[in-house]
Amino acid sequence: MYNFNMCEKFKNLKNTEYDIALLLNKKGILSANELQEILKVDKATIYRNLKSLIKKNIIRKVSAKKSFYELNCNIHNPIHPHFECIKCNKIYCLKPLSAEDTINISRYTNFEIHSIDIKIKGTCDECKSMDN
Amino acid sequence: MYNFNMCEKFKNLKNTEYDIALLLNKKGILSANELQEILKVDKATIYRNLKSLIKKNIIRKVSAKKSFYELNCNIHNPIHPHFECIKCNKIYCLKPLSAEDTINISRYTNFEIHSIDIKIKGTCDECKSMDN
DNA sequence: AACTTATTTGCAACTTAGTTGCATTTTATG
DNA sequence: CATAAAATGCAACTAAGTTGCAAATAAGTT
Repeated sequence: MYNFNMCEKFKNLKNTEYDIALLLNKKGILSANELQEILKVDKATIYRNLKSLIKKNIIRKVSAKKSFYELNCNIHNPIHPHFECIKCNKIYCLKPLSAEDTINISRYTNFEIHSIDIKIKGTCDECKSMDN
Repeated sequence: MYNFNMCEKFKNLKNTEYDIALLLNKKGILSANELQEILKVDKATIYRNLKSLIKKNIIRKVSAKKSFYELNCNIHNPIHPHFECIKCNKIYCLKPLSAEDTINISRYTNFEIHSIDIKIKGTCDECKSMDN
């Protein structure tokens, strides 16, 4: 996956922050609960560190049926749309938005843009094959 | 705004469902709390009816810092992206996605698509003018 | 109209995500 | 080593949303 060690931003992280970043790097996208189950620390610690990482611009939150978190790292992990399965609620990361599409979408507002979140909802192949 | 009466779907709605649809038609987009404050019914009633309206495909949920709900009615209110202000958390409805952009975005997945949610985050003019 | 059945509602209790205050532990610094 | 700063755990809390159940409304039948 992405080359975690190349990311300068992680150098100054400590303890839980670093563990979270490491896990998100390995797994791609996780919920606060999943992080807590793996790291076995208090949920307050998880949420405090998630908030801090978001503030430092190292991770971003993906709002779906529940919230997920993923790295916001570098060219190895640029902003990308997500697919949310309406059957199993699983989140799939899609390939990054092209420059053209990014520009096109950004034209829908004149406000100052900070980020563009695209979520495609539908049924994933796995769930579709289970239908009758 | 949209011509509410033209929408066949609303004919069979009753009580709270109808009130909610009417309000969303008038106000555009509202949270569950805002609906409850205006309609003065129990929140269980609000959520049950919101769920039912979503199932009937009459409204859709817009997930932001908190959830909002808007009509999913007809050609007068096609699917459109939203702008979420990261300062005041207000939601602005943007002009509908063009057919071209819809097709372009839909190409990012091969899964069966049900809907496309685009949320642009940033700072709205009102909040920007309050900055120093 | 009277009776029965189905639908809608309010209420209270609950779940789950996320937050906050505070005391304790851990880490950093002189 | 002593002290200050930062990170953690714990418990209590908030806010959104859900659920079971009993009471109230509405709809259907004779």
